[in-house]
Amino acid sequence: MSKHQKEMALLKEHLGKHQLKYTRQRELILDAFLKQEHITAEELYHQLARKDPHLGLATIYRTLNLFCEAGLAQARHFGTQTQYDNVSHKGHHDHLICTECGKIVEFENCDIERLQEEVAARNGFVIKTHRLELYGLCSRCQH
Amino acid sequence: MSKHQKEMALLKEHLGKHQLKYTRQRELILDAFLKQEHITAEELYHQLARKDPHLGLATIYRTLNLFCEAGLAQARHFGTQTQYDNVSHKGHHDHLICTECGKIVEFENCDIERLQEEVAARNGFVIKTHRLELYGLCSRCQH
DNA sequence: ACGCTAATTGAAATGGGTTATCAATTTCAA
DNA sequence: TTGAAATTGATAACCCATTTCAATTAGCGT
Repeated sequence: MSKHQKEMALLKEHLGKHQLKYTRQRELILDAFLKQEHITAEELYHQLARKDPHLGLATIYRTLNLFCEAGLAQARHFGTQTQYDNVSHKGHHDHLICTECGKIVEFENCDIERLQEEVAARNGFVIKTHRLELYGLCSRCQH
Repeated sequence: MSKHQKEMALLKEHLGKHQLKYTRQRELILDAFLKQEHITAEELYHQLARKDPHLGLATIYRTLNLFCEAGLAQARHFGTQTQYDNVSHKGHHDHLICTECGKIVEFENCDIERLQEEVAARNGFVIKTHRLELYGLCSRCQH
């Protein structure tokens, strides 16, 4: 019995509406996907290789894109790869990055998020996710 | 005589520091690049094809990456392509991005920037630049 | 101005991530 | 259970970007 009842129901609802089918692979991928905050197709592929060595990479990509259409995931392009964010996992954090030593500090700021919503509303947008990165020098690298 | 004295000086400073050379191609690409807010390598390639049909795409990519290292440009991955933002054009410009149709709205918000400074200070950082992207649906794509 | 060395270039090959193709398999409604 | 339609896995194709490499060019010292 799965621990992800709500998400599985959402997926099945989407499948039903679009004449799509509920398969063993989609269940496997959903369970693995929901355990993380965000993941790439390749990472998921390697994780699942132990459970089912015959599960193809193409199926992972197809299924992750399906999750995006169903509203369970959101694609985010980062570097050369695509990160698939787990929408049900709300703990979003932004990053402070030191351009000198590479140190990364995670933070969360409600006030910033509220202002983001205001900016979006002013432009008729509805925000699904965001990305905020502050680049600079950490205390040790300011010499 | 170029209209982009400041940026050209910045580039030459970077070149000097790294034993790189100032070439006709780099000057051509810089002039064209600075005329836009953001552009892809392919677009720049086609724009410049008229001025110099022999200018290779690889050179465009190499030069845009050079601009990023020199602080004149900033790479931003959207969809399958990379957008190169003109940093000098508007200091910091942030983006509202529609994940459905790709529409991009640029904005600036002093309050957000101030809060960013506060977060940075609290963590001992001095910010040099930042990147803020809000992903969602524009008014037309919300149904 | 000349020559030398190292950086740069253009063209093409290569690379990495993602999507399309297609025959075989599986789902699910009738 | 049966059959039409969707899905799968393997692989080829794609696209954007980077690397390779021989030929060219910049820029220093002379």
